[in-house]
Amino acid sequence: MQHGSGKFSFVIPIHIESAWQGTSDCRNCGIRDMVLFADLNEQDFGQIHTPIDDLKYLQDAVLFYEAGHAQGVFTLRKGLVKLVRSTADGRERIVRVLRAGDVIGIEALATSRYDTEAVAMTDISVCRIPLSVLHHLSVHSPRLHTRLMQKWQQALKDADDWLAELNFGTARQRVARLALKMRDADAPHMTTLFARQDMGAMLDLKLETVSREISALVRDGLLKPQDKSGRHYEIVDEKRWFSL
Amino acid sequence: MQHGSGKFSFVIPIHIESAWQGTSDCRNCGIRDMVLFADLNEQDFGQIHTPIDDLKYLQDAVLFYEAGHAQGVFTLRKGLVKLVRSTADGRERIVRVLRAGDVIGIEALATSRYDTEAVAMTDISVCRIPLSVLHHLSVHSPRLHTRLMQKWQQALKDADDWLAELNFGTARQRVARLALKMRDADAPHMTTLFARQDMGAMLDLKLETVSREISALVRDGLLKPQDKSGRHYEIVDEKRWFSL
DNA sequence: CGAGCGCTTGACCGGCGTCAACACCCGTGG
DNA sequence: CCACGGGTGTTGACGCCGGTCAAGCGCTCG
Repeated sequence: MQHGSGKFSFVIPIHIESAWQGTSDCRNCGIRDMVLFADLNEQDFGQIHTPIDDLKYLQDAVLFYEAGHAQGVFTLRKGLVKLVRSTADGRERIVRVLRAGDVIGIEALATSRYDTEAVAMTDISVCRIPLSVLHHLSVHSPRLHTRLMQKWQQALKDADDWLAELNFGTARQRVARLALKMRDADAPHMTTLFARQDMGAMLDLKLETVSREISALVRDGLLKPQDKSGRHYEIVDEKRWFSL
Repeated sequence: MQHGSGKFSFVIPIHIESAWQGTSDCRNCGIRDMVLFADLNEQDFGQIHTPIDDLKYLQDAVLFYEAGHAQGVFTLRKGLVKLVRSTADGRERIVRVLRAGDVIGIEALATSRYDTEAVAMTDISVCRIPLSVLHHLSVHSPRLHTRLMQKWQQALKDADDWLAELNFGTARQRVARLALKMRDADAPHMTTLFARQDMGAMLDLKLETVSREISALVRDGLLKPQDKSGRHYEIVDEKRWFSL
């Protein structure tokens, strides 16, 4: 944990894991076309009577816990969030990773409880939308209603993707598919990996196996490390990846 | 395949895989309290202008294909349906099994396309609800709207459950958890398993491994076969199951 | 400079995949 | 009636992939 463990004795008493950045100006949101409020019109915005908070969390901060009571739903503006479940035998399983534009804790809309734990994998920036706002708008704004359906569908598809793509086949195949899945949006031949332990929890592999397979991919000339952090790699000779 | 391969030269020309049973009388549906239309009132029903078909499919019939264009969404009234995805390397992965009351193909509401293939694991009975009906009612009936949210949430939770519970740990643990998950609703100490190949596609195991683990559970006195079909078992000494 | 953490690598072993033989059920046809 | 064949489930022998345990390396931070 490289953040979040400093000395707090001198800081103002905000919530320990998050920092309030102000009330969001959703109309001018930089990523508005990706998110829930994409299609809202002036009339829709007029119906929002509870402020939408703009929050920042540090890496490793917990947004909410499994089975926790929900205050609201989050929109991820920047960074990465992992959804974690603890299994019957106490180990941690990462069921999905969310990126900018994704909704965190959408399940709270139906039950007011979260079904997973959400943890920041990087420093992140989120909007917290109160449940009351979404309940109201989803009935009174067909625009939001349609967007919400799309977000549900996307979440479900992502969940099935993680199961069908990433948790199937040999260790080599799993690591390779994760590397491809985590390509940078703006530089498709680059990819950003995670801590080996986290990758293990995503792929159902031990961290040593993940490490070995990454090393093997590098040795085979399919991956080229960009630095010594073990996180940034270039994807080489893309054609050969399909035959894994 | 024990059904669906007979001689059809003499039957009436219905769709080969399904048999139309008439138009549903949703108000008097036997499982109405479990399904999408649970809370609809007389006014809501009055807004349904397209008939809801009541259909039966034989075992192994395909309700729809992955990426297929969607006519409607199904409610499962009776039987079991598996959702299947084909992986990059051509193998089949079962991502979930749906039971009575579940919605089949809910993703079509957002995209008019199905994200998985749906196959009947038993003879089944379903209602087909046209997309237009749901699009209309989800806006004009808050009752349906709420129910729909619950169905989305349930689907997402099921997806995460399959990933976190069933695709984690040793072969023994996976088979055991599947057996527990597939307990009969009305007789909790009984459970109904599937073809070994299907179980393998659910748990990411080879059918031989599944077979061996079931045999081991029987040998250890945790499972008792009820017949020679290999499908029906009694769950014995439930306390001991938790330490697997 | 040393402590601690994350990543890598090696040696060893066990669990699961592979390939194969066999039992059993059932429908078909001689 | 039994013979036959295909489909499904079980069991065995064997080998390899991935888990386990341990050592060592490089980075960051105190």
